[in-house]
Amino acid sequence: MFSQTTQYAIRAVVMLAYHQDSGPVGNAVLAENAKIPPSYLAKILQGLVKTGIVASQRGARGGFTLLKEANEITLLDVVNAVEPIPRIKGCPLGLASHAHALCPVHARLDEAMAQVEAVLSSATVAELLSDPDRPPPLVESWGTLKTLQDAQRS
Amino acid sequence: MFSQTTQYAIRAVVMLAYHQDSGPVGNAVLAENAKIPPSYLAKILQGLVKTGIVASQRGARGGFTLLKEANEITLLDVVNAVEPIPRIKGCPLGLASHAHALCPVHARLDEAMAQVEAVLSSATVAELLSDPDRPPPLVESWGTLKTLQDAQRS
DNA sequence: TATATATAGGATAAAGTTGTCCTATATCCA
DNA sequence: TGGATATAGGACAACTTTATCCTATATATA
Repeated sequence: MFSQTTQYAIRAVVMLAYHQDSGPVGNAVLAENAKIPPSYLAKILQGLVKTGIVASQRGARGGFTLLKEANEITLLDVVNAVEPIPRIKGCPLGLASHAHALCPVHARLDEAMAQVEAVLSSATVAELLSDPDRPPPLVESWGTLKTLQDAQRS
Repeated sequence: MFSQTTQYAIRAVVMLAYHQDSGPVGNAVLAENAKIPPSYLAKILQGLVKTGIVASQRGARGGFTLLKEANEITLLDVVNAVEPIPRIKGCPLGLASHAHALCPVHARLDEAMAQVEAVLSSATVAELLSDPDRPPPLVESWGTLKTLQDAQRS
C-alpha cells in the first residue's frame, strides 16, 4: 500500500529528526541506520530537498537536515512529498453525471483514502520519537546507531 | 493506492452484482460496461474464480456470476481476493525488540491500513447498488448499459 | 454429433518502479 | 589555494505490474 520509496522516505525523515540537534547527517550514515540502499536514498533525499522537507549541505561535514522542527512535520507531510495520497476528486471514469457527486463505489474508495490521510496527519514526527508506550522507532535502541566509520566499513 | 487491477476487480464485481438475476454475464459485455480491457479482465476474473468470489460457466450462453449474494460481499472481500491490504504484523525491519510491539512509526502505518479495511468492509455490494443519495455506480444510468451486440461492434 | 461460443492458461510485450553506477560540481577545512 | 568530502543528477539495469495475444479445452444448443 505504501510504496517502498515512501517507506524509505519516512524512515529517513524520522532518523533525521532524531539527529536534528547534532548537525547534518551524511547519506552513508543515514542509509546505514535507516536500512536503505545508499545509492537509492540519495535519490529520495534529492526529492525531499525539492519539496522543502529537508535541506542539504554540501562539502566536508555536510549532509542533510530537517528544514522544519520535528514537531511541525507529520507523516502525511512526508508521504505527500514523495507520493501523495490519491484522493478521488472527479469521476475516474469521466462520467458527466458523477462529476460533482461521486458514485457509492468511488465515494467509499475516497473515504478510505481520507482515513489514511487522517491517521498519517494525527501525530508529528516529534511525537513518534518520544512515545513512552512503545520501543524507539526503527532501531533496537538509540545506543546501537552506526557511526560514519561503521558505515564506511560495510 | 488501489492498483489498477484492484479497481478493475471492484468494477467487475459491482457490475456482476447488478446482473445477478439475469444469468451469466460474458467477458465481453462485462468489459464494455465496466470499462476494462477485455483481455485483461479475463485474467482478473480467473483470479476471482479461484478465490471463490465468482463462478464461471463455460459454453454458449456462459459467462460469470457471483458465487454469493450481493449483500454478503463487501468491497474488502473483493480487494483482499485480488491484492490483500498489507497489514503490518511483525517488524518489517526484523528488529527483535519490536517483534511483539510495533514501534510508533509502523504502528501508525498499520493503523492507516486498519482504517482502510474498516471503510471497505463497512458496506456490502448490495448497499452500493441501492444508495438513494448518490448516482448509480459506474454508469450514467442503468439504461445505458451495453448489450453483447454493442460490445461486439466496438 | 457438429458447431459456435465461452473460459483457461501460457507466452510475450509495454510501461512503470525500484535500484545501481558514474561523473560533475559545490564547499568546507587545512 | 588545494584536496578531501559531500551532494546533484543523468544514464542505465533489474524487477514488477499491467496488458495483449494466441491456442487449447469445455459445453450449451441446434
